[in-house]
Order: sequence, then structure tokens, then C-alpha cells
Amino acid sequence: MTRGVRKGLSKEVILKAAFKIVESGGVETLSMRRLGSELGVAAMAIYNHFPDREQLLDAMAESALAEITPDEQKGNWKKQVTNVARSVANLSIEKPAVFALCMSRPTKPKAAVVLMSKVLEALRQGGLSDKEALACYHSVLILLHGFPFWQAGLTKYCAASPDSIATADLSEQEKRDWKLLHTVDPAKQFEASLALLLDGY
Amino acid sequence: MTRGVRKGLSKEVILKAAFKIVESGGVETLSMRRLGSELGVAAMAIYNHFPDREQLLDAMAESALAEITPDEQKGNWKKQVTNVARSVANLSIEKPAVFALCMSRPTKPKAAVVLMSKVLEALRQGGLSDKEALACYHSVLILLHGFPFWQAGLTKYCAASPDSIATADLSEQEKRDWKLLHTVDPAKQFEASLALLLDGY
DNA sequence: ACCTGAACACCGTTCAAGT
DNA sequence: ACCTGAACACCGTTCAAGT
Repeated sequence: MTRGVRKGLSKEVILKAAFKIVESGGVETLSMRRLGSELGVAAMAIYNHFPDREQLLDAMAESALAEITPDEQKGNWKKQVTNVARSVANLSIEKPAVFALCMSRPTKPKAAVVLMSKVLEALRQGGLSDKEALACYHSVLILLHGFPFWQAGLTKYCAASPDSIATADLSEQEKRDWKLLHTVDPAKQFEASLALLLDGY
Repeated sequence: MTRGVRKGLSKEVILKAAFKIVESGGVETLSMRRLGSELGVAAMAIYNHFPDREQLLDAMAESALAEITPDEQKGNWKKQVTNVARSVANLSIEKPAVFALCMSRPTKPKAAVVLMSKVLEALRQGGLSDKEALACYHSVLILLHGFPFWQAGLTKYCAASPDSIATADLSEQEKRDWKLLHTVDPAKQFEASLALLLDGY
């Protein structure tokens, strides 16, 4: 291979390939070397566009959250908040590994701020006090952070055999409960949890 | 070093050292080699007690959750559920990295089942229908999964300078909101979110 | 500016060898 | 059964070299 030849690499192209890898195998399968080979490029070429792996992951979170564009806000404030939260949760359903990546990064992307202000605006429109709005906003946020990890645990056991190994030394009651718990539809459960939160006001 | 000499290694001793590392630096700093040197032992010695790193992490989650022993159940069902959930959330406040590890493992430990049945029992006592109990249980579970990750984002920005870099190109309103959002007490916010969920019934 | 290979300091894990 | 070092196939990242 000749050196110093332009390969048309760019942030966008790299991010696209990175998403492909994460979507199919999770963050832990995304290595600089693998990403490089996916792009037909030496691993080190990536460092011309991102300073290190951590910042590449941050850029992925930024990019993924920026893609979330809720529908035009309409209806009462609860519907507006639900609308935003649902569009975020949708990412978790469509691309669980990508969303888990977003939620596990303590560095919150700028894109999160525009979603934040959308929700806060709705809460103020709803006439909530500052204190109430704060509590409500964070409640929704905790729910969103938990969703991908809760979902992962759920699908893990649903993928396993109906009578999983883990249920070996459980009482009959516990076994029935265990099975019952794994009959949930993630999207519906999220909506239900969210409604529960918002109906407090 | 002479070979084949017993070093008094055991699951308990290894787990203890592993917790120490994770508590101080997070899961990503826990390597078999580092764990070995912490124990004064070759990395490979650990493989006599745990098949691989993944199962060591699972054992840590199991062990950490088994330590959670809620007070004796008393009061109405909401207080009972709050009681269990609070004792779980406490772990996140005392050892955030350990709890994040627990919640990020899709393989749920057996120890989780005893907590599950405690909550379900309370919900049934409260006279909730199967459908309601299911939704309520999962709502609490999503909240618990989200708590450590939400908390990590919060403390990250509170540790940073009051006027963080991230707030560079925000409107004045957004800046004020951003600051306001980071004045929350994690434990209180969790209680508030939980109460919001349970008061739906 | 952008890409390369070699090199360094790490990983997890296998395997043959020791007691 | 329990522990060891050497080895293998990986990592992220630095650095000097190429265009």
C-alpha cells in the first residue's frame, strides 16, 4: 500500500461505520483497529478526525441524539412531554446498543440540551412550579436512562429458553412470577411508566 | 517465586479486591492482571476460581445485590415498596460504580429474585391487579436501572467548573435551566420519582 | 493535512509446567 | 487442586516517516 494517499475519510464516514459496528455487536466490539479495517484504512487514520476512542464515542452519542427530532409540539403539556420522551425511547427500541451507549456516557451531548428545553417549556406551559418542573423533568430523565438497560435484561431472558437455567432453585410462586414478568412489551411498558409519572400532576 | 504454592486465594478474597478496584476507578479499570497484582498473585491464579472476567463481573453483581437487605416490611404496600427500592438505591449512592455494574449486566443475579418477590408480595397485598402489579413493578425497575447512569451525568457536571465548557453556545434561558437542573439531591430526587410512580394507584 | 507501519504498554485467555 | 510463566491474539495510542 502506498503511503499518504487520501482515502476520503471524514467524521461522517467514520461515524457511519462506527454505528454499524455498535448496532450489530455493542460498544465493546468497537475497536479502532476493527473500525479501521471496516473503512479499508489503518486504525491510525481515524486519529486524524477524532482525538481518541472516548471522544469518538461522545461524538456518536451527540450524533445519535441529534437525530431525534420529535414531532411538532401539540396538545396539552403531558402530551408534549410524552411526545418527546417517546421519540427518545424509540431509539432504544430501534437501536438498543446505540442508545445504551448514549445513556452510559456521563458527558452529555449538546443535542440533549435542545430536548431538555423542549420538555421544560412544556412543563412551564403546564403551569408547574419550578420545584415540580425540576422533579418531573428528572423523573423522566431517570426513566430514559434506565430504559435501555432494563430492556437488555428483559430481551436476554426472552431470548433464552423458556425454562431458563436461572430459575433452577426458585419456589413455584417465584417461577410463575418470573415468567409473568417477561411477557411485557417494552414500548408499552415505557408509556405506562411515563403516564404514571405525569399523572401525579 | 516458587511455583504451585497455595496463596489462600478464594472467591471471597478475590471479590473483595475486585470491589475495591471498581469502587475506586470503575469497571473499566478492573483487569485480570491488575486484580492479580492487587492480590499478590499471577493473573492466571484467578482463573482457578472464576472461569473468565465476564463471570467474575456477574459474581460481583450477585454479591453486591445479596448484600442489600431491606428492613423488616411494615406499613402499607407503598411504604413497603419504597422501603425495598430505597435500600437498592442506597447502594447507588454509596458505591455508584458497583451499582452501575450491577445494572449494566443483562444477566440478572439470583439475588435480584428475592428482592423481586418482596416487591411483588407488597403489590399483591395492596390489592393491585396482576396487570397493575406488573406495570408498577417494571416502572420501579426501570427507575432503578436508570438511577446510577442519571446520577453519573449529574455528578460529572457538578464536579466540573460552575460555568462548564458545555454551556458555551446556549441561550441565557438554557444556561439558567442547565444550572437549575444540577442543584438536585440524587437521593431525594429518587424518592420523589418513586412517590410519583406509586401515587398513581 | 492526511495516511502509513512499527513500536510500546497494555489487555483476556490458553497451555504446559510445576507442587 | 492450585499457582506459575510463556505465548497468542488482541487492544489504544505515540511516533517517525511518507505524500
